Amino acid sequence: MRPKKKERQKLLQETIRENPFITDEELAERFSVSVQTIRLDRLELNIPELRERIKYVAKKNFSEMVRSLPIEEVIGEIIDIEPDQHAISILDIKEEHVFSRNKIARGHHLFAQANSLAVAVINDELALTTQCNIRFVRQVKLGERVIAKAKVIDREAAKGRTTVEVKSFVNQEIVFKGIFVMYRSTNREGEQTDENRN
Amino acid sequence: MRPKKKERQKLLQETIRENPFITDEELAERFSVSVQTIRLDRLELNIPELRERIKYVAKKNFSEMVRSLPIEEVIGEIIDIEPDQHAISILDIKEEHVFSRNKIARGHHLFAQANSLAVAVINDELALTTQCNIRFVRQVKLGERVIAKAKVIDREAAKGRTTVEVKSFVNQEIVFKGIFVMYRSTNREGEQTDENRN
DNA sequence: CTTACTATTAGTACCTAGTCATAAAATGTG
DNA sequence: CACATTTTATGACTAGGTACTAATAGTAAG
Repeated sequence: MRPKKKERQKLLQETIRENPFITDEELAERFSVSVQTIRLDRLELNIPELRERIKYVAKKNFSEMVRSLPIEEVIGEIIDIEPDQHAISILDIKEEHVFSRNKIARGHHLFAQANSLAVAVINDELALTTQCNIRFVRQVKLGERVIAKAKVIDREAAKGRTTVEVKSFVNQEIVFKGIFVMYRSTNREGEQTDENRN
Repeated sequence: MRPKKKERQKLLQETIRENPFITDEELAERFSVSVQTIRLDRLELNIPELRERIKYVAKKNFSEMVRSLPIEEVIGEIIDIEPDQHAISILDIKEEHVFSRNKIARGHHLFAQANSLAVAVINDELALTTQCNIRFVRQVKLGERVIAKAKVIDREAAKGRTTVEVKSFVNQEIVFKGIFVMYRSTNREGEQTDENRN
């Protein structure tokens, strides 16, 4: 029974990885050793203490949250906007946007960028997409930068409908295009009229 | 200068909300009061101590990580699937899916559910959306459960294109419908043929 | 058998970022 | 001035550690 220590340390690492919220005392019980042994193990394996582990997990999540929260309303970063005229946003395709097996960007991210840009370009509190017709022209890969350009092409003030055309490019090359029919609430404010959506 | 306390408590709440990693001591300095005052404030406002706050953030992130990783490939939860025939998924609309100002679900989430279901129903390693025509029939609100039903309606084996119809419902009522033209790679495997996307 | 070495356990002092309870001081208001 | 509110101080205690020293058990080599 010599490989006791190495065995335990391997299990220890796994245990902590899948549950960072476990204390030394609980670990000691689980492995039937003293708390000191667990601490020596952590020291050797460079595993930080409970609080540091928790802080690490929290910070990772929090920084991700602040990264996605302010952007929440628009997917991608708006770099130019002229309300009711046109708008441009950029979206860098990262790991979280692609299929893991082939690193091709998932369609709904391109859609989300275009859709939220179409919402943003409409100078209205309550712009919602009611219809759209889109085409994914070519694949977008991990690492590419997608530039979406939205242009308002028709404003039927009467029916509260606005048509927006969005084209997305990677290095001048078109990768996505769509026509979005948007609903706008310019009549009164904050009423749920009939059918509409974003 | 009576509203000193209330004022401070308001700022305190904000400060902690946007930076949960701040200690009482730092807060005391920031507001030029004693640590004890900060603690009384936290007590009155029911704000937990630093470690509990951190733990809360960490747990939220941790559970979301394990929850979102395996599902990653499909938005929503698949509850029934018959490859190349039909599939059903459900998506519960939560805070993260809605516009904060009116609690209406953002279009791209409904799109993402439908789109990834269309991808999933195709019995192919490399299914990608090339075109689609969609309509947001009615608003979906926070708390509603969206059931998406995908049906393969046409298989042009020749051109490697498959058409999928997706209809989404909230309590029998249709909220979204779309026709997705999907590309499939049934020829050889893993080649980037021409234009396609998902 | 003794020595050397590893692994484990125990114990102490100290740390951070708190808690809770109680008391005292400072400040504001009728 | 008296009373209430607010703020500060103080002491005792907690969890979950770090860092360090010392003792013990087991085993292999000389």
